[in-house]
Amino acid sequence: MKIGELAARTGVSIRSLRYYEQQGLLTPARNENGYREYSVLAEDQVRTIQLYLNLGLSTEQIAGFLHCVLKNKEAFCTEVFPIFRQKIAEIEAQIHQLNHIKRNLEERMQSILDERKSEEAEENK
Amino acid sequence: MKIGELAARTGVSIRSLRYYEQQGLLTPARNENGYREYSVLAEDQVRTIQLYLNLGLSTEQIAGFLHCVLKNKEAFCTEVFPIFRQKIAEIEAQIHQLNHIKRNLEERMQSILDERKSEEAEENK
DNA sequence: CTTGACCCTCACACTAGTGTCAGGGTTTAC
DNA sequence: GTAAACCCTGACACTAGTGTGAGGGTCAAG
Repeated sequence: MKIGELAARTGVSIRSLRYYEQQGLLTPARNENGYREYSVLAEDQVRTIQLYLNLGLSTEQIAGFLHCVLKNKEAFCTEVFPIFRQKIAEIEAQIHQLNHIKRNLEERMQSILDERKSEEAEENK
Repeated sequence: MKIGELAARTGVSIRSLRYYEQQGLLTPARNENGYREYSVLAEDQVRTIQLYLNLGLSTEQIAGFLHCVLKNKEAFCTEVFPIFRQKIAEIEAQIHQLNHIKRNLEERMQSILDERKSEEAEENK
């Protein structure tokens, strides 16, 4: 199938399909006229790519194990586990950082409220 | 004082000081030779800018209330409170999203472990 | 044989703050 | 008078995936 059909089937933009190819995630054949020709397997492949992108992995990371998970069960690919572990660690660090900022913001908001309250008290004296 | 001294005093790079000026956060005078000349107040001003940047606010948001908080107590500036509230909401949304991804990753890791365990059981049969 | 719907490559834009370099002027101290 | 240490502006790079547009080829239906 051609790129437009694959885009329609998967919901992924043509632009993104070409980008995935550039990143080594897809390797369609080429027709004589230069058009990309995708096998039926490509549809699954694109969905798999999307799945991992939605888990926050980069195209580079996905490229590292995509061949394996397409051929075998995910559990069989030893590359996957440490990447998941690392990603979780990154996410936890980000959440930690965000919580830190959030607490600071909440403290400041509370200070503002307290300040205003005492202003009012001052006025009503 | 000149820009190098302000950078040394505050720990903020010269590049950043010039960027803050471009964003309307700092407005140093100019000497006859074109050099920026900062008042002593600029040091506090830069620290205040850094404080809000570290809370995750953009230079544009900071520009919206910086004049006020430099002149008054933060609690007096009505622009600040809704920005804090909005920022907290954004952070909560991000945390939510990150937790969602994290749960997916953890589930997948667990599946992998389960899968491997049953493989082993298969082998030891 | 033309129109419209495809396809191709190349390249810039976007976020937002910072680093870094080029090319050039000023000032200070030796 | 020259070298070192400042300062200036302007511009590109970075992240990472996607949108968008230019300029142009291909193909099928009318």
